[in-house]
Amino acid sequence: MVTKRETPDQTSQAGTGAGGAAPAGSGGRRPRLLLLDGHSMAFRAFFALPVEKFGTSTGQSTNAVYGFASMLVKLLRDEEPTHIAVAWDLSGPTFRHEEYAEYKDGRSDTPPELPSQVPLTQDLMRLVGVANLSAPGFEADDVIATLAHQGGEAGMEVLIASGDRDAFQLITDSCTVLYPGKSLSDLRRMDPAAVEDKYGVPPERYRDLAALVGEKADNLPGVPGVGPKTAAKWITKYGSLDELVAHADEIPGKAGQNFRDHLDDVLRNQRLNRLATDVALDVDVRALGLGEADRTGIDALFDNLEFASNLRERLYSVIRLEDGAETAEAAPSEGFRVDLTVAGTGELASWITEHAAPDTAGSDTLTPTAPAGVAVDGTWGRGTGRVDALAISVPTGEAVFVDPTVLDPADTEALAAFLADPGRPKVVHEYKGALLALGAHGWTLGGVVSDTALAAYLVQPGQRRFDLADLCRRYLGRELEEASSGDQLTLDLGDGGDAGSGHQHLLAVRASATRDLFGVLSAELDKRGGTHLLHEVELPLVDVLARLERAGIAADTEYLEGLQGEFASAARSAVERAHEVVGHEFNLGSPKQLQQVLFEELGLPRTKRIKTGYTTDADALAWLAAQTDNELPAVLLHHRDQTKLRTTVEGLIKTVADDGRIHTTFNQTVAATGRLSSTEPNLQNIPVRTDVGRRIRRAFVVGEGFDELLTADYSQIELRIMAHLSGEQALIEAFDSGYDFHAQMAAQVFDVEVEQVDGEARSKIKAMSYGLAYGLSVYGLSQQLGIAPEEAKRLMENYFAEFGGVRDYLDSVVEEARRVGYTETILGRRRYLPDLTSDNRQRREMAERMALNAPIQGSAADIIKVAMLRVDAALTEGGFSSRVLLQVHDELVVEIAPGEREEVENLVTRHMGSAYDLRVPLAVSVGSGHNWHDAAH
DNA sequence: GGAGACACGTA
DNA sequence: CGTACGTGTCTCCA
Repeated sequence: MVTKRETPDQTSQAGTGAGGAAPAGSGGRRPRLLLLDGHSMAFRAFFALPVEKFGTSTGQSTNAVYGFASMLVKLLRDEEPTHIAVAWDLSGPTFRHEEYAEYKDGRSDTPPELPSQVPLTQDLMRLVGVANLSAPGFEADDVIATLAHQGGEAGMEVLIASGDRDAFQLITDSCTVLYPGKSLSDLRRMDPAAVEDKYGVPPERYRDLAALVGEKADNLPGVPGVGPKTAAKWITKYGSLDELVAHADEIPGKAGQNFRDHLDDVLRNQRLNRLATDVALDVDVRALGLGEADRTGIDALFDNLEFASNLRERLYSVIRLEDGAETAEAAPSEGFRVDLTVAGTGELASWITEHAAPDTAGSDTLTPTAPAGVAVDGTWGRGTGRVDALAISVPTGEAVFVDPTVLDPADTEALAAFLADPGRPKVVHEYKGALLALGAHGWTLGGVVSDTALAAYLVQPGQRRFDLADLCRRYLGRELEEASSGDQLTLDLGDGGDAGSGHQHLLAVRASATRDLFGVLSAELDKRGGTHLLHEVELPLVDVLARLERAGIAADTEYLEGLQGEFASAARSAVERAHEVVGHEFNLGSPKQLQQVLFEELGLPRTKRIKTGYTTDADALAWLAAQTDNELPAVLLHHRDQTKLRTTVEGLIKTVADDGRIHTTFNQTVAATGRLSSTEPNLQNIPVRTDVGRRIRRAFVVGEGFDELLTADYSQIELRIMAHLSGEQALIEAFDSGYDFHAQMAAQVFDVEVEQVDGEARSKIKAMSYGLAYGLSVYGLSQQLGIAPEEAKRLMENYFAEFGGVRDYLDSVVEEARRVGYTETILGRRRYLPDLTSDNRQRREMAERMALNAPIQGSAADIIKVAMLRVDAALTEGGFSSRVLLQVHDELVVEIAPGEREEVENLVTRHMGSAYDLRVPLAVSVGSGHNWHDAAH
């Protein structure tokens, strides 16, 4: 059975928040004046939206502008004012300060991200056609009071949007205050009845009440112990504050005494909270009609602020554009709208024929710029997955929900053909997951022109999350979940029931949202020069990574269990020994208890300070071991080593799949520099530096049907990139010479022959060279080498005396990044670093180090990604059975099929070495063996 | 049960 | 007071 339905436009369902009063109708002839208190509403907008979620890639916060704009849209739409203005405070003193110098003193600090948003908001108002008004010596409130007064006299209905309660005194039968509640969309209509209801006094007595109660935000103290309730009671009894003062002697009790004692304050408050209605303004209220909007200007501003097109469309639908044509109603295409077909048995094939034709002729075909959105519901990970359902959304807005269990053979065939067809362009969110899930059912996915997660990553690689809901919020200004949750299914689907059908709809919405995001993200990425990277590198890499994960790497479980036992027993002995030395039991795994034992019980010298006391890290323990005769630090170090190894091994054992292999997951959208990361388990941090640690690598073995493992890694790739990018001739020559690079460098710094360079000198220069790419400081270098800071400083000076081009390059990278807001790799991968202009030194310097490192680490990531693509393609084209299993940043691990070693070794070396043309050779070293350890070279 | 701190493995 | 990651453990808090 096939059922169609349509999701109602989400935004048009938004309530008016009118608090019981009817929203303003549109039929009235009477002119309606809307006055906004700029600062007060910007302040509210700021706190209504999380500042950390609204900002441009260059660090400009935008939450207040966004909130203000959406509030304006709502007001224009719901209230339909004929006249409008925004009043702003000026920075100078006002007549209230003349009367009371402490006015507004001690006001809680404005958040630092707000002030810069005020001029932006004013720009927006101007572009929209709304007058920005202010008057020297007066507050925005006074401007509003004056205009409200004039408007009233001109027979206008007046609306005031303000978060300042002083405005309540202006309320009359024809003047209403819209007072913000908890959220931005919640504006409460304060009319005379509402004021009376809330405060117990009519609006014209509100000033009296406020004078008694005081206003903390304005530094106007009232009568101690008198709140709104008491104040209202008094005012009601005597009729007004003036009468109350006249009868001050009669007020009983403590409150009465307080009133008499603070009479001056109260009278001052009353004078100060009176809003001026006679401010001289150079515009007449009748001239405040909504002006013509500057569409180009708004577009430019919104582009700069990186606002989603959604808000833009909403705004355009309620303002007057230059061509004079008022956009009548909000476009019904807003929100998520899907014409959903739930495919029953035997119905999918025809739907696909009808709606998802290949990119040939005809109008309803899919094209690379108007692809289908495909959403897969299921699970994936560890090299496999499962499809529970999928949905396809096509550019016409129609969508189909597919339950794979109800398909007949013709449906299955049509679906498989559609999914695999490179001629029917598709966009997917998390392409690799879809590949793994579909792959487990024998399906494949072709013609994927974009992955919205990858595109968003390339746009802003520093972001933490790229889930569909996040992207919808960020780039479309829509809530993904709400689109379905508020939507009740009314039609009988016959085969699912309500729970199932809500889910069907949600999946279709996801497919549709993916398509919408595709448009926005493609444009954004294009602007940032990342389109090439997406199409030529990241997107093709998805398929390669999916196959890496699917392949996994064979593990020798018995061997791992042997290691586990060994490490575990060594750790246990260390625990016993430690308890013996100390004289009582304690938890060696607890840094807290360790500190207690080391520094308090044993009174050992203090180490470096950390938040919770003194560090017990390996450096510190080694230092302690050298400082004292006490055996404990060494025992602890040994214990740490062994437990670390034990947990590493345990983690690996847990992840061995039924096929005897470990299938990691490579994440392509995590590392801000462009690297991959590996999880569950992390196979990119398997020990290699120590002999014991290296033994773990023996557990990664060649799989059945293959001959051996081959590892191929780039030698000093980051330093080579530094040589390339800096153009420093001395570095280039050192690499070209083909001799030991670090020894060459050391020879030059210390001015000796290469043969005379000793191990110590070489390792110092090696540390220096590598440290450079991380923004190493003199102090850091001295720490690492265990030398005096003076010596480290000398070393650095001598280094730069020889290789000044490197320093010039590093300086210029930071300078350029600060200017444009981002760094770039050799393939144009950008990293945005707004903190480069931070006032906070720590943040700024951190950003500077990131800026130094990002092009180097990121370019290395670019190169090995290209290499992976070429190696993979060459293996496929050459008909080899050998396959790449792992990538460890500068290394590839390949499983060699029988008889293919020599050819594959050649192929891998060649393609890795030529992945990118640097000014220095890209040296690759290879090795092979039965396991990962023995394959090292 | 989740968050944060600490510690430590890799490139 | 050196970049980029992921994981395990302990501890504290709800």
